[in-house]
Amino acid sequence: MHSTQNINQIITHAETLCKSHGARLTTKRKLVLSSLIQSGKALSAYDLIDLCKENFNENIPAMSVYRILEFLENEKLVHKLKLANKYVACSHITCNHDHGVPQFLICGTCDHVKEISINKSTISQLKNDVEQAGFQLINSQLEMNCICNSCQDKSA
Amino acid sequence: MHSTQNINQIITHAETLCKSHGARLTTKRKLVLSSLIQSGKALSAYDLIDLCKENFNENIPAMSVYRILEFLENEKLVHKLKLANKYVACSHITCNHDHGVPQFLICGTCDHVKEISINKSTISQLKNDVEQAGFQLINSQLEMNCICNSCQDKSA
DNA sequence: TGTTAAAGTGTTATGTTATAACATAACACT
DNA sequence: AGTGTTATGTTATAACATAACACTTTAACA
Repeated sequence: MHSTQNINQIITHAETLCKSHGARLTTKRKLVLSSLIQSGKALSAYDLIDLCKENFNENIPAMSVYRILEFLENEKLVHKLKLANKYVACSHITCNHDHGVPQFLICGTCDHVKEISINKSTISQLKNDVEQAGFQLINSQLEMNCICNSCQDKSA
Repeated sequence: MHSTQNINQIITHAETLCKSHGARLTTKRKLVLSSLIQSGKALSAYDLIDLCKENFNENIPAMSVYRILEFLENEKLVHKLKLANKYVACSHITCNHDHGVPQFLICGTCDHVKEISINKSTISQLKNDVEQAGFQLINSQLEMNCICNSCQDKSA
């Protein structure tokens, strides 16, 4: 997915982003973020505990992992997938521009996640339908249960 | 939401539907379904345990409620909302025609759920974007976090 | 009508995800 | 050093969900 080299670069970049507005990307936060990036997929908080132990021999209690994930989410470095109760690294960490609300395709077989941008027009159509029904969208992040082509090929 | 009269009619109808292909809508299943319909909103399995106790003085263990909800889902009488880990009665129980995949608007404040149909064209656009990304939609059920107008008015 | 296989339910244990509440450590600034 | 703030540790518990196995009811039919 990413080489160690690449990950270090991404982490450095993330650190700069945090610093730019006074947030601190501490050691533990780095470990969690690194593990998540390295895995290249959606992981639960408890998966991350195991990975940090495996990769870095660090025991991070569940409570801390949840707090760290919340921090990283606020920093827009990770996204929480409510459909799967899992977390993924933002696929645009290294870009500097602002992003719209992301849409996620979650492979139910291998947990790989693809972050895509859907046509603004499609989204605004959706929003329209929602408002017709007397609701307001809080969050236009869509999460869709999918199967990726690679898993589909394997099972065929 | 529904009068007792209406609920009884709906239950009777549901029972007929089940019978038509050899499934049984047992007493406990009726109690769970009634409670869900009566509430008019999305409830967790554990909410339903409480409601069945309250409404009918019946103690239904968690395990049974989950089994019953699974049965009702297979019968297309209820839908599972993965975003909220809750369940809602299908809003079309009494129709006899087949329905497409439903889309849900979930009010994050009061848990009311609206089941809407989104333009087929919007959905097929979505599907298209997904396939472009190398994924296949397993399930085009969308669940969207919203706030309903009534809650929004209250907070204003 | 009695036997039986399947379906439904009960029961207990356990797994998984998430948060509350409170204590301590580390850091940053004076 | 003193103080405020942020991060982390620790323990307990809430909330959601399933596994495994036993017992009971139902309907089906010899």
